[in-house]
Amino acid sequence: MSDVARLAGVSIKTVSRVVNDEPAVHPDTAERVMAAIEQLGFRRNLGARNLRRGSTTGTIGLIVEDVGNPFYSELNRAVERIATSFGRQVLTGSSEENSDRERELALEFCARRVDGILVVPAGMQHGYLVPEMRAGTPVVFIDRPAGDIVADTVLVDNIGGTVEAVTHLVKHGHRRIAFLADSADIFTASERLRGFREGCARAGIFYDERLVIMRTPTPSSVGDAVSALLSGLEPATAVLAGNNRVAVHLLRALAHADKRPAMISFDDFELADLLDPPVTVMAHDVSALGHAAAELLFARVQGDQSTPRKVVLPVHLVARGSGEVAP
Amino acid sequence: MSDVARLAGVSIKTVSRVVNDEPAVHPDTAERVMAAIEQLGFRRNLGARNLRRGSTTGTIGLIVEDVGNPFYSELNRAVERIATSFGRQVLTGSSEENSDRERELALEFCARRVDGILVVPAGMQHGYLVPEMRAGTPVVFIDRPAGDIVADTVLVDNIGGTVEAVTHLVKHGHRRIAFLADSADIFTASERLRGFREGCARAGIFYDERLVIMRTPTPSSVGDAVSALLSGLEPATAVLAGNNRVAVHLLRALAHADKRPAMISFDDFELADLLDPPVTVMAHDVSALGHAAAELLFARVQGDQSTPRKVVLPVHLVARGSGEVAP
DNA sequence: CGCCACTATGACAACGTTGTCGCCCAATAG
DNA sequence: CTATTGGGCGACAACGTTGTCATAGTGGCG
Repeated sequence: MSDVARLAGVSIKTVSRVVNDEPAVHPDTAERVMAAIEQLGFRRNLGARNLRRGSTTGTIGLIVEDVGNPFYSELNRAVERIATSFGRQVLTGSSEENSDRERELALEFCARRVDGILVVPAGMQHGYLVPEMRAGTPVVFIDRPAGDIVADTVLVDNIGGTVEAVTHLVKHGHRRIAFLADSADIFTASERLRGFREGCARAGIFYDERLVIMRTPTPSSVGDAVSALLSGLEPATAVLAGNNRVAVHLLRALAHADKRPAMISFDDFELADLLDPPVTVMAHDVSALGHAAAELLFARVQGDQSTPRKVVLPVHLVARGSGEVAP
Repeated sequence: MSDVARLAGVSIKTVSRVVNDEPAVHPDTAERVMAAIEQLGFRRNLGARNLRRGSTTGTIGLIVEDVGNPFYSELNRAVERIATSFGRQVLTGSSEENSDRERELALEFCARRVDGILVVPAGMQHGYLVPEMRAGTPVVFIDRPAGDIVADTVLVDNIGGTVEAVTHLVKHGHRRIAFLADSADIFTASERLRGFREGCARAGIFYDERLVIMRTPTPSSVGDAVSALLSGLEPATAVLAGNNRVAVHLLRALAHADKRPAMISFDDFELADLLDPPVTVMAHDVSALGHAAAELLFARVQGDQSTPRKVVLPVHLVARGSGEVAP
C-alpha cells in the first residue's frame, strides 16, 4: 500500500480511502491511485483489514464427516449458497467421524476467527466449545445434537421417519424386518433404532434383536450382515437401511442374491429410482438442512441472542418399488 | 493476550513465548501463563500472527464448478487430504460454471492471502491471475487448462479415453454411435468430441454430425436429445455420454424406452455397476487428480520454481454390460 | 572479587490496514 | 475585509502478534 502511495504521490491513507470507496477523495487523485494500484498489482490484505477493524473475517467454518460423501457435499453446497448470499466464504473440513479431529478443526477455525461454525458433530463432548461460544463464535449443530451443551441444532425427524418406514413394510405384509445401520454410537443411528423399535411396537410385531445389526458400514461388514439376516430358520423378509452408505452397500450385497428382501433406505440417493427394483426411501431435504442451519447461524452472527433453537425437519416416504414387494 | 499477561503477572512477550513453545521460559512461569490462558479462554489470533510473521496463512483455495456434484466433492476430498498432511486448511467455492464468479472467488482468495489456488476453471481467460501469480500465489489448474496463460495443469486423457470408447463400441458391432455431451464451450467436452471424431476415423466409421449433441445437461435437454437420436431412419444404436451428469440424465431418459441403445459413460459414478444393465464407463481416478494437483501446488508453495508442468492421467475402460450389447 | 556465560524476562517496533483528528486552502457569508 | 464552512488530504495510533535487542539476576571460573 505504501508502494502505491509513493507511486501515486499521496499518503497511504488516501490509498486506503480509494480502495474503500470513501467519498472525500478528489476524482483526479483517485484516478492516479487506481492507476498505481493497477500498475503494481496491489490487492489489499484482508487479514490486516480484519485485524484493524476488529470486524468479522467474512468466513465461516463447516465440519462434516466427509466432504466426499454425497450427503455432506449436498449439505456443503446448500451452506455455501447461503454463505455467499451473506458475503461469506466457507472453510470446510472432514472430521472422519473422529471427535479429536472435529475438535482440532473447530479450534483451528476459532483461531482463524471465523464468524461462526456449522458442525455435524462426531463426538459427544462439546465442552471445549463453551469458551469459544462465550467469546462470541456462534455454533450450530447439524444432523446430530451437541453432546453436553445447549446449542442451536437442526435435525431431521429420525424417529418419525423410521416409524413410518416400519409401518409401511408391515402394511405390505412383512413381520420379519431387519434393521441394518451404522454404529449405535452415532446419534442418527441410535435414534433410528429407537424409531425402529417404536415402529415394531406400534405395528404389533415382535422386535427381534437378532435382526438388528449396527456397525460402521463397509462392503464386507454389510455383506456379512446380509448373509446372517437372510439365512436361518426365520430369515428377514425386509431390510431397513439406516442411511445412504448402508443402503449402497446393501444393494451391492443383494445384487447377486437369488431371493431379494424388500428394502427401504433412510436417506434418498442418486439413481435410487433407476435401480431394479427402484429403491423406496425415507427422503428428507438435505439442502433444507444446510439452509436452515446456515440461516440460523447468520442470525446469530448478526446478533440474535434468543435462546438456542432446535429445528426438526420432516422426513417423507418415497415409494418406488423395493419397499412394496410382498414377503 | 495482554489480559493473559496481566493475570499471570508477566509481559505479553512471555505469553507469546509460552503459546509458541519457545524454550527460554521458566516452568513455573509457563504454568502460571497456561493457567491464565485456560481461565480466560484465550486463543491466539492466527490472522495477527500471520500478518506479523509475513509467513503463509496456512490456507489454500479450491474452486470447482459445484461442490455438490459427486465428481467435485471427491476431488475436494482428495485435495483436503493432501492439504491436511501439509497442515493447511481449504477454502472452497463453487463457480457455477461462471467465469465472473470464478474470478471473484480467485481474487477474494488472493486477498485473503491463501498460500495457493487450485481451480477447475470455468472461463477461458486467466490474465487476471498473472499479477497474483507473479506476486507469489501459485495456481494449479485441474481437469481443464488455463485459457491464455502458462500454468501447472493436471488433466485426464480425454482424447485417448474417448477414442477407446468408440473403438470398443465399434468392436461390438456399432456403426451409428451418438455423442451426447456438455456444451462445447467446456474444454473436456470439446476434447472428448475431438476424441470421438478421431475414434470414428480410426475405426473407419462415418462421423455423422447429426449424432452429436452438445449442451448443458438437464433432464429435458438430454431427454429431447435422446428422442432425436433414437428416432428417424438411421437411429443411433449406441450412445457415448460425455460426462457423469449427462450419463445420469441419459439413463433416466432411457429408463422407459422399449429398445435401449448400448451406452458408455465418460466418468464413472456410484451405482453404475448395479444398474440394469450395469453401465460400462471410461473411468479415471478423480482422487488421483486431486492428489496430483495438490501435490504440485504444495511443491510450488515450498518454492519449486521449475517450468510449469502438465500432467495427464490415464483413463481406462470398465466393461460392465451396457457397452457390450450388440446393435 | 571481577568477569563471563547463560537464563529468564521485558520494552519496543513492525506486519498492513483503517479510525480519529487536525491541517490547509478555497469558497461563501456577513 | 474577516469569519466560517467544508472538501481534500495526511500524521498518527491501534488492531494482536512476534522478532530483535536489552537488561537483570545467577552461578561458575580464574
